[in-house]
Amino acid sequence: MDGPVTLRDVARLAKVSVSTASRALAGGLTSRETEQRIQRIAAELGYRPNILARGLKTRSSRLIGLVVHNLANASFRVLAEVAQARLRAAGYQLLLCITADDPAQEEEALATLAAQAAEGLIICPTGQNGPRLAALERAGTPVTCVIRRDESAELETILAGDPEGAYAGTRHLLALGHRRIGLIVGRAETTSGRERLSGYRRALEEAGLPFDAGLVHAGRYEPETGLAGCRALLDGGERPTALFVANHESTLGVLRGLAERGLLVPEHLSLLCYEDMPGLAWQRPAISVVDNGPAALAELAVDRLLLRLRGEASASPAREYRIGARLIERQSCRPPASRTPSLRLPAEAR
Amino acid sequence: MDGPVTLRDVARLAKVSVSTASRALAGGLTSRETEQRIQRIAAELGYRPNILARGLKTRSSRLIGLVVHNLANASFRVLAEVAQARLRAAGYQLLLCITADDPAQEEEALATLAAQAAEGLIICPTGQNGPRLAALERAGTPVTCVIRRDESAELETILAGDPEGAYAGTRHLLALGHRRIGLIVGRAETTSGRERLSGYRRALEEAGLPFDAGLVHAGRYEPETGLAGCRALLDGGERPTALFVANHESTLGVLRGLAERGLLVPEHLSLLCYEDMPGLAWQRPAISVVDNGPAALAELAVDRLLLRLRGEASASPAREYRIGARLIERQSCRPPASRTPSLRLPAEAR
DNA sequence: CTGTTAGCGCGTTCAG
DNA sequence: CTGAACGCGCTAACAG
Repeated sequence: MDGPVTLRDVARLAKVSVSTASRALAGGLTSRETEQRIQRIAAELGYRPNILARGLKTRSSRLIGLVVHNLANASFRVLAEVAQARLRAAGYQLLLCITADDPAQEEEALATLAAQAAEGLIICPTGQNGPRLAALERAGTPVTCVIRRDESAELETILAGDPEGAYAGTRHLLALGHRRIGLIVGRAETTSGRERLSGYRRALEEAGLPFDAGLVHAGRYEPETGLAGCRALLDGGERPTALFVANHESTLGVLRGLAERGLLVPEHLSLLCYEDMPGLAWQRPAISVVDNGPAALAELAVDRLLLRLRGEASASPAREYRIGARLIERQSCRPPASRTPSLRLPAEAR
Repeated sequence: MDGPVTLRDVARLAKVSVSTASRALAGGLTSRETEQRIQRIAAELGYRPNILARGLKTRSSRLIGLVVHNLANASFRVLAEVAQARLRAAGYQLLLCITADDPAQEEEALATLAAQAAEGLIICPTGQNGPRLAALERAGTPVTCVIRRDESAELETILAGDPEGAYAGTRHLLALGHRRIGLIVGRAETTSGRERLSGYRRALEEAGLPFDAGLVHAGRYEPETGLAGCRALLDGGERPTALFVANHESTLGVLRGLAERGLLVPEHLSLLCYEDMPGLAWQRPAISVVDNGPAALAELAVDRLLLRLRGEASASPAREYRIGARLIERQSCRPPASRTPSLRLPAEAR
């Protein structure tokens, strides 16, 4: 009736000491008989161990921090949903922190998480708080970075397969016969921006095509970048026959830019996007994408973190993992309208 | 060096007792001189109070639970983002729970939040755990329901202005001259489904138009509902001249359905949606919406919760709040193509 | 204004 | 196998 039921209540009702009750609920430390009896009583009373008290003792809060830039980006959203579900199943709770990619906010989040005694951390780092993250790791709080690498610290990191994803996407367009492929991509300061650009370049190179900086528009992660990219890439002289939108947030802006110009996909222009989101499959024509696999990324991040929380991971130095990207062909890509000869691609280079 | 620095460390270095250190850091309970000295020392040591220990004592965890169905819905997403930012500014952390609108998962979430000693709760309830929520409230944990009402308990609730939002939206279409307005809406089991339907009916009624159940398609919150709704409403005999999509998740399905049928918006059909999301403004033509104001809703929910956490709220019985909806006119609505006479609307009732 | 004492609820020694 | 005692780090009653 009055406040939550404590271990004492259970012990009193079972006529045992508190410590016996504690052991019984832990399991395997008392006689089978009393164990079952106490567990039954605890269940009847609706006993729930006070995690704060337990944590104070065992230095474990059952809290995991998730630090992301926002929830609008589909990858972050999926990351949050998957991590929440998986961690809950493992008996942990998710502490959500949003940084807007701002180092100051990130720092505050880290301080708070430390104060809350978070046991582990999944974070998409800004890159400016490497020392703090390293300190957490040293203090025994496993930190798993996702999506972006923090160059200033050696931390376990799960990255998307961006170099090969962008490579595969570009190659797909090349194989269809496109030779002028516009690229809208994130800034070079970010892991994904750099890596996607490099994949694009490598595919071009292998196909014996020159890299044309005029076909690349890099910008911040926002729809306006897509709109600006359309202007920059489509309103010039020799228009590309395909557009590879490798900056997820730009996608909406690109769709609008194409519509404004009356450009039909895929009749006038092929369109390939990076990072899947619900709208793209429902679009008509459905937009082909390079899926960076945020769910798989989240799964692995949680798996690795749990392993390390249980101390089961080998104490080897921090490793880096990659989640393979996957091309999802839908209806937005086809050979260019003009009779450009389809070019022969060399066999895929490792 | 070894583990986090505790209050004892600070006290030892300052040569005072632990409680003096505690008071000094709380502020105003010691001499100005020692207070500043101790605060300086604490800062130098990088002291961070252990929130678990403090919570064990004060029964406060600085944790607020946010329980939502998912993060894909734009309103939930905004709710999470705004609540996180506001609560953090107030010194609280957000514990994220996702229920998939499943009472069993909701119950587990509530149990866990209780065990974590969450101090307050913002929840979009399934409606099946009213007693549990009421118990929490009685036990001193303020609970604020959002978006949906839990009929089985008297709880503070912040709702969207759905009845008048749907009314205003329908009226907007009526004022343009539409007389056959298709409605795609959520199921009657949900607060929003019921209320939006009622607003639609009231607007029709006031305009002296008969309610035609054949113009209404109710379904689950998913894109497929929109697609099915298109089939049901557009492939029949007398096609509506406007579509009001008041089930947010259906929007993508409707857009696809329209595209599949080659229906141009607004030339062939006017389209009005409920709940804004980034894609709608970037769509071409930009889609008009009834904005239910999730950010304002979140702000109010947080404000109310904080007030009650501080015990500043009057102890009056639970009240219900409404966030006014707002019609955002963009480019997807215009008078019907045919020469239907624009009908005179009566002055707005009440 | 400060130090001492006493718990918060639990896990974990120690004896028995 | 069980009970009693102790302490995690902190705050809130008391005294002084």
